[in-house]
Amino acid sequence: MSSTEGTRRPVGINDVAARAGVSPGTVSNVLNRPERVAESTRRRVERAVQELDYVRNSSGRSLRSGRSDSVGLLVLDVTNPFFAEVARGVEDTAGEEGLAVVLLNSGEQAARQQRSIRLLAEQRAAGAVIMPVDGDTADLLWLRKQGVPGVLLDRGDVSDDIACSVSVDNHAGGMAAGRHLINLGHERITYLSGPGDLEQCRTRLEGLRASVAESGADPDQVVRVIHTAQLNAESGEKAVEEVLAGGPKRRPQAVFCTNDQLAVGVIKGLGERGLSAPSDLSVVGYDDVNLAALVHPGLTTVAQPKYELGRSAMELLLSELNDPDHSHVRLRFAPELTVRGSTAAYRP
Amino acid sequence: MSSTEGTRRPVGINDVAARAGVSPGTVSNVLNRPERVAESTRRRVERAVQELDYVRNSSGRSLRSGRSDSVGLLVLDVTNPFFAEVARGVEDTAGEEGLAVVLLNSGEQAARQQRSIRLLAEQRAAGAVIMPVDGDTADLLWLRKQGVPGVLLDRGDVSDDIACSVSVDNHAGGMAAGRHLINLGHERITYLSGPGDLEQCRTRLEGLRASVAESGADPDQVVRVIHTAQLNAESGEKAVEEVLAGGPKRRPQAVFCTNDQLAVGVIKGLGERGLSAPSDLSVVGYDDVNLAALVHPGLTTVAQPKYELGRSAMELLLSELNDPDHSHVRLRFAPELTVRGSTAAYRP
DNA sequence: GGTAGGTATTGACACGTTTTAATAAACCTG
DNA sequence: CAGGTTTATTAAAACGTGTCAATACCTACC
Repeated sequence: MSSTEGTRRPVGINDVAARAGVSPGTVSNVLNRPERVAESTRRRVERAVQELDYVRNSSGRSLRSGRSDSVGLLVLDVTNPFFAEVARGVEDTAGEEGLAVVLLNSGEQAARQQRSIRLLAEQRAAGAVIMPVDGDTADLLWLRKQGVPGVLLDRGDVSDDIACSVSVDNHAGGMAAGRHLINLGHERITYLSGPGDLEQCRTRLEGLRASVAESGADPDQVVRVIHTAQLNAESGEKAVEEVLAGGPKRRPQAVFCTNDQLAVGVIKGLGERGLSAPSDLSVVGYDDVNLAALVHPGLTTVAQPKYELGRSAMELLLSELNDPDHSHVRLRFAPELTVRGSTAAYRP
Repeated sequence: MSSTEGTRRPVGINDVAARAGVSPGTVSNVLNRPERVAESTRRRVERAVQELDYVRNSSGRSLRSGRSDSVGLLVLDVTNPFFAEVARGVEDTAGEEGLAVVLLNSGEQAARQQRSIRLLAEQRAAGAVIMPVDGDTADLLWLRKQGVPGVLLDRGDVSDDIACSVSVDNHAGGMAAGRHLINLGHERITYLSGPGDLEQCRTRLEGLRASVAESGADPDQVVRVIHTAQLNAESGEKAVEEVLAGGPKRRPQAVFCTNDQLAVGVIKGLGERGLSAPSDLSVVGYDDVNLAALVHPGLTTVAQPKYELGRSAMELLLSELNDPDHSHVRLRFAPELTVRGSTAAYRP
């Protein structure tokens, strides 16, 4: 007659203790430091755990310890395949340590970022992997003051006495793309940047300009910059209008987009106007998301180690959590140019 | 001189109370039911909160209430743009209620799903949105027994006395694709299914076969099924080999893929063999992810309301959380065929 | 047989919050 | 102004866990 009850009060460590005929403290020991407890009692406790289907309460646990067993992951937008891949890296690594990942989207809005940061503080998250909306590190510092260490994602420009960071060398990426285009003989290059001025976009542009200067040409003559509203294909498609403005004579010979989605949008936009890559215009993207290999023509792009980015960000966070006297490290990956069909030599 | 300390003990509700000269209970009231406390004291407390930069501790809160302020989202793979979009819908909606979303990937592995479910139980999550790996509802029921209600995502076949569910009519989707192909005159159709037998894939196939039967033809003659290892483009590309087996005579005239990624992979695979869609073979996808509109030719596909799926799953969960006498509802969306360039009339 | 030394277990408290029942104060009403 | 009613505040008791000093038990050694 006792099994008919719909919802019964949840079983706690005390119930297990009672069942096994030991004190709650011993049960806690079995769970957390099994070596301290004698074999026989341990088995007795483990059996009680099984029989009662006990599941431990992490609220209690983290109230006591002052630290929860989840970490935050704050990205600009999960929908962007770049972040999705990063997220998987973070989640896999966290999962191996039994940590849960709390996913937060900032949507590139500072206000939403702040809300998310606050949420993590309230949760007393063990730590956070953060891709900040802008260069303002106030939020990050505040969070750290609340006892939640953070690892910066894709922000190599921040001083490393603030936090660990994992990034990919954007300057090198920009240069790689630039050299490739210059070698192909292009002399007028448009750089399609994202909204506002994300540091990543700016640094890639600098890399591009550096590669132009290196070749002996004047960056101001060669490179033109256009900003788009968002980092998606639609924005790229729309931007084509502006890219082509000035007529066939002044039109660029190549477009370097700060993101694969933009690049794919550009290719589509060209098609709608009867033009195509690479015959009329070379197009280069950035990230090497899945999509890049699948469109026609295949997208020449600067590949970033996305999954590894997420994985190592999480690993850095873990090392900071475990190592008491930890000093921040700045980890920087090298990007790699992947040449596909969307770029070709310039034929006047 | 007090500001020099590196890490100070975190400020709690008691510190705020002391500072404001009231009892902790009153502070709690100010935070949770401001109307119960007199204007003057409320302001005093609010000031103390500001001055001390108090941030509430959700461990304590949820220990007391027995319920945390986060919800789980368990998907097969965030990397899949379909899920990413769903995730955004869930996260937006949860965020509006101040709930955090814990992201869990099962990777289609039952063991990982079980681990994730356990994690949610330990967290005493307020609820969960779950896309189960298979038809086994044991995990889900167990979670509910632990006091964590779940909403099923994309599983319309489960009895609604178990949980609410949100899905898209897969049978209708399969039929829509089938009718389209039949109207175009195709008489040999290959269905590219996912790994194992996911219910979604199976039901879409049934829809396809139903549309064939409806036209007066024999489904067994017209439809052939091939299973792929994964639901990604690479698998689609590889499957082309098998699709084309049997030579030009016996080769299908159309391929209906259970997923856009597969479809895009197929188109690519065809290209590598000197064939192309739709002139040699019509290709239909499923989901209408971003990608579908961007490849060349544009992919004809069955569109699902992804964001809305996530949003309404979360809304259903919220209504279950707030409404004490709640009865489960089964919400089913209608898919919509989006015709693009990858399908065309059959020309013998 | 007594004692030192070790091991296994316990009991009690602390973590930060919410809630409930009780108290104090103010306010009506006849 | 007594008695009743509302309003504002408080004190204390949970919630489930981890920790730590203290105790009980055992063994081995002199």
